[in-house]
Amino acid sequence: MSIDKIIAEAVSKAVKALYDVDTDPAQITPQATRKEFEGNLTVVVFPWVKAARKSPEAVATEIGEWLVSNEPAVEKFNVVKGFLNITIRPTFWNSVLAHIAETPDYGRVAVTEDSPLVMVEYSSPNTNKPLHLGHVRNNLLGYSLATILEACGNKVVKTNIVNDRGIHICKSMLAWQKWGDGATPESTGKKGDHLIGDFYVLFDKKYREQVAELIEKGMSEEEAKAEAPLLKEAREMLVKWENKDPEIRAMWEMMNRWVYDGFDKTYRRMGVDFDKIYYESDTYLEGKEKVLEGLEKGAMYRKEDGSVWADLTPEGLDHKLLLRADGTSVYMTQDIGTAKLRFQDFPIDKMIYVVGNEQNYHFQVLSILLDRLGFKWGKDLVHFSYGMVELPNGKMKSRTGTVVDADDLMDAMVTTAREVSQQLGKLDGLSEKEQAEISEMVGLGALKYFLLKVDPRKNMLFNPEESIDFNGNTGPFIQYTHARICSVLRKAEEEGIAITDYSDYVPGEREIALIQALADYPEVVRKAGREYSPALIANYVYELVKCYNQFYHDCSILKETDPAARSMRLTLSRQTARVIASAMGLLGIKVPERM
RNA sequence: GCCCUUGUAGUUCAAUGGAUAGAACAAGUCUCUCCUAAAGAUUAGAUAGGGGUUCGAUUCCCCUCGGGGGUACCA
Repeated sequence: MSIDKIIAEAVSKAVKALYDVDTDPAQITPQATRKEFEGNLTVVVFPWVKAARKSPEAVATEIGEWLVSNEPAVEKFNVVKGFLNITIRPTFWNSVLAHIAETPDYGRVAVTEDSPLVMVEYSSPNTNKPLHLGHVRNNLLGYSLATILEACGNKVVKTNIVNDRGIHICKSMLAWQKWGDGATPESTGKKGDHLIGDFYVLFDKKYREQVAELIEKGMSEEEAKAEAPLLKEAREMLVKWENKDPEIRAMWEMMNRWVYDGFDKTYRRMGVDFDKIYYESDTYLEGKEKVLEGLEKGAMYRKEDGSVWADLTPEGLDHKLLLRADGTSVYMTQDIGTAKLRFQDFPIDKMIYVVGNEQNYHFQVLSILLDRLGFKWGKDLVHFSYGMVELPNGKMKSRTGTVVDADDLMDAMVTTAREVSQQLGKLDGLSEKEQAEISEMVGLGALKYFLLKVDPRKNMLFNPEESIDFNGNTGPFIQYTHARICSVLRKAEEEGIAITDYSDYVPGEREIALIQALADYPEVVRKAGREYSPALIANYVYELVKCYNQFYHDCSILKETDPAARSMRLTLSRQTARVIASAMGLLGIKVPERM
């Protein structure tokens, strides 16, 4: 049992004994005592002041006295206003550390047959352009969230819905057909997703030229945009695609394969993966069926022009279009279709969509519609709504060319990591393979940590030149600490230092603070799962690492001559490294053994 | 207009309603004959404004002023 729980239960008993008040121990959350006061844990006693009919100081003192006489873990206490500062018996911390060391999968809850099944959808790329910084945040959040939920004892299925059809794909295809001259990834040496993205940009360029011409001839802007021949051609292509025209379908399949090959490389390097991928070309027709089913059941209605709508005014929203008059699907319809297929494939208990906050309204509506259509998890679906990544000059826009490409970004990070490492001489004497591996870990670690340490719901600023650092609250700082611990442990092994009994050792301030931080880990993981926040893990591991560095600075480990102290510090180091690796693993960040 | 969201040091970020609002970067000053100085120590610097609830408010409620997003046939 954790020390927090021991204290919470003891306080609960104390309050019952002293004031005959029933308090759920879960409601009592001792916090780490501020460093300017003496003590390890602090309990706020204001909640019982009324029932006790005494001053906060008196209540705190009475509870403190009760604890010292009745709870063996408590050594002493002091009171500051309504704050009861509790000092744990120093040797008790040794047993806390030993317990951590003996716990397999420390911090994780085992997944069993009865565990709920959570499906996490993330990434959701379009097949007409490569992944950019926004996708990077999405991918890292989605992957990390899935990993955290698994650590919290859920069965997790990671999924991706690829938007592989629609007018935007036709634009790339048309541009390739017109001006591509048979270009392939092989012939150009370009990654497939970048090649297709280039044609999408080319289409847009030519299209705007046409629009400008038409405006010059006297058309209004709106009219020109709709009447441009290129757009009409793209629309025709979409109709052909929907009619399964063999030539168009063959081109579509070929070009999509190029894109998927490119995506796969990006995903692999980023370290994210999926258990099941859905394609909108498979799901968009399913949605239509489901909507028509809902129409029969009276959950939707049809307008005179033949379009199908849902009336959401009972829920305080508007009317929502689900099928156009010509019978074609809209975005919402496709999400319903995807939900249908997913539910056929998996016994989903909870569905989490990792999608940007610009779609809050969409998911509010989707939740209502899925519920109406009989999906048991529809009502409680989670829209993991994350904020946008902004650049110093504003929002990312593919049209203005202010997009940060995912592949370029990873390249730049790894290159910088290697340069910095070389300047510091950290890579001296290592093989080229090791140098490359470490640079990859450090560069991506910096990027991932930077994006994950921020509260996911908030918009964040990314400055390519200045944002990424390797000092301070960064991934490499944490990785470095891990590497340093590994170095100590290696040397201990080389010197044949054995771990002996340390239960009677009296740990110092630094050591206690570190054990306390390690003891917090399981609760942090659970909280991160409850609140869907990888940032909590990031902030925790940073605090832990700072704590370790202070300990490392003040306490000798290998040079310590007292075997009990040395054993305790080595164990402490080993467990810290273990928790760092585990916590960083929940963020999808690897930690090196040397750097 | 309406709806959602956000406002904390020069900058980027923290803070289940709890103590004197924490870090990092940038600026200044210390510490490597010592287990990896990508480190540690230290100085200066912030809750947009106004009300309310509370023993206690960055946190909850209301108003004002700024960001960002959405708003029915784009995804």
